[in-house]
Amino acid sequence: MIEMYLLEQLLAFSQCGTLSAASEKLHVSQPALSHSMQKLEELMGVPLFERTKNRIALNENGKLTADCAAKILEQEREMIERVRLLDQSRRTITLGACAPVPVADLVPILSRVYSGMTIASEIRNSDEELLAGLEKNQYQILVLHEKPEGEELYFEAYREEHLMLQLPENHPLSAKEQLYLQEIDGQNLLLYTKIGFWYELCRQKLPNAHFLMMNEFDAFGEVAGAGAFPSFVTEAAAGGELPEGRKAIPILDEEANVTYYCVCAKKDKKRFEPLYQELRRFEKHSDR
Amino acid sequence: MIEMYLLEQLLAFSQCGTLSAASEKLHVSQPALSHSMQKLEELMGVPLFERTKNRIALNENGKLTADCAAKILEQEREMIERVRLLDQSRRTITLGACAPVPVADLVPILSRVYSGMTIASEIRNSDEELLAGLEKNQYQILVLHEKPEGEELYFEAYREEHLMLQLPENHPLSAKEQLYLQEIDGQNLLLYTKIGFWYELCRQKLPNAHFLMMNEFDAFGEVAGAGAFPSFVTEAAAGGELPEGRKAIPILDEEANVTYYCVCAKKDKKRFEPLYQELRRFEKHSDR
DNA sequence: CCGTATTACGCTAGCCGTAATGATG
DNA sequence: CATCATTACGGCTAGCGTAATACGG
Repeated sequence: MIEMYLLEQLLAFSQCGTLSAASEKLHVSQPALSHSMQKLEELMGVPLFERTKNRIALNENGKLTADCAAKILEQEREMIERVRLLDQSRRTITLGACAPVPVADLVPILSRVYSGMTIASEIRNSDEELLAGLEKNQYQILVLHEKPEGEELYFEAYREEHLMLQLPENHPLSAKEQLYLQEIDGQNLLLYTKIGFWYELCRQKLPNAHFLMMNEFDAFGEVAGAGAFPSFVTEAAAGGELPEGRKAIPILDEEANVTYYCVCAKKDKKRFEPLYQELRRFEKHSDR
Repeated sequence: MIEMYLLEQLLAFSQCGTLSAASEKLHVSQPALSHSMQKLEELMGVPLFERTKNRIALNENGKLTADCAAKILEQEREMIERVRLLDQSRRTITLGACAPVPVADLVPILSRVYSGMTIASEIRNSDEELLAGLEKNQYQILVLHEKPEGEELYFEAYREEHLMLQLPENHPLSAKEQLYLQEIDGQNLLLYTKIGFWYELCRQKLPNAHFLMMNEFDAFGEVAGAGAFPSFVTEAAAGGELPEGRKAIPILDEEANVTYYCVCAKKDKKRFEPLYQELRRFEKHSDR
């Protein structure tokens, strides 16, 4: 059996050209390497080196051996990486969500119900991306804003979210009790960027609006609460509270009033039953 | 660094199911294996086993590791095999010949001129096969009975061979001084099988002859020298001597009188120059 | 002479085996 | 109590380092 350390040492020698250089690279002594190469040669059963009195170099056999050794070492590295990745994925539940609110909803529940597991989450703009990720086991749980189709999928609706326009009370539109998105197309609008599918909705329904993008949430919150620009808010994100001197006007477009579906692979239904139980009690919880 | 012996032990365990069974298979003690698996687990950095108090089994991580281990061990085996094969080929000159006489000619010369090298030889019926073998480095030297074509090839003609029909003196045909193959088509003919291209020639020019095939040379020699059947002989094979009461009649067909060409790859011309020098003196040598 | 490879020699880490312990059906 | 895994302990192999030797540009 030819052990890995021999292959590693051979490879180092083949890269360095001399035993002394390789010995420095590997932090071992020259004689140790010399011995190892002799041992390797013996184990292989064929000469691997051209030796002169104070020079040693790989012959054809040795070059082939070094090439193979590189492949084997690479494969060993790959094995470790793959197994560690598998292990990581086995102890992680990754949530893929179409919007930030479901992340805020589910991550605490997941952390509580699956204590000991790492909970990760990502927000993606398109449901297709999310479903593809579920397929590849990149995500184990999804939250979508439309009913998914697929024989392999299990899902339950668990909450709704309703978009509103938040305005200063002195804003011209603030007299309205309700409005459609097209009525504010062309306006300047403050927008937080990490909002998943909402972003696509805005680009689509407000093609002429001027968006002021902010990707820091705290900064966004300040400007939205104090500045002169209208911004979006929902009952879920606001938590029932509006900043002083602000008004929130419901938006009537169908697409702006969504139902969230919590999705998993059917084979995982049993595993995630505790999560779904929690979600069925979600309205009561969110009353708190 | 995860050493090979650990992977081998893991693989054995994965095949055997229990440490004790694996320990027998590997001729090591159970505790040794137990230790090794703990060490492997530590090196991988992730759990590989489901342990109950007196049972141990691979978990998902472990199964993946075992699969990878099998591949790595296989690759190690393959490396050794490939290098040994390369070494063998580096110290072997393999002659590919179209007939037995060139083998008898060249092998002694090669052995003398390239002492220390192993000399191997094969007889193939078709020149195409031989040329393909040269291409693949399966052969380093060829002897063909026709001039080869190819930019990469070097060759020299070195001798001729002339086919004759050997007969009992009382055979009806023995009166002839010379003949064409078609004159003996339909006869019973004794044939030694390992004669390379001659065999194809016979099948082609004597489609109606009845061949008595013999693949043991000694037995063939006896029957050919003593029996009632005609057989083929050449000046090269007979060495100038005919058995008592036999006659050899020259065959006039062009294909039955061949010139042998000694072929090598152009890149090897220098290496085989000593061989060609010997072959240029071949007529003198063969006079001995 | 300095750089390089090999040989000699002694140390020690680590691998293995035996024995003992614990757990399970 | 038979089987299997783990722990404990001690021995021995073999890989390593230091020192010495040899060779070459």
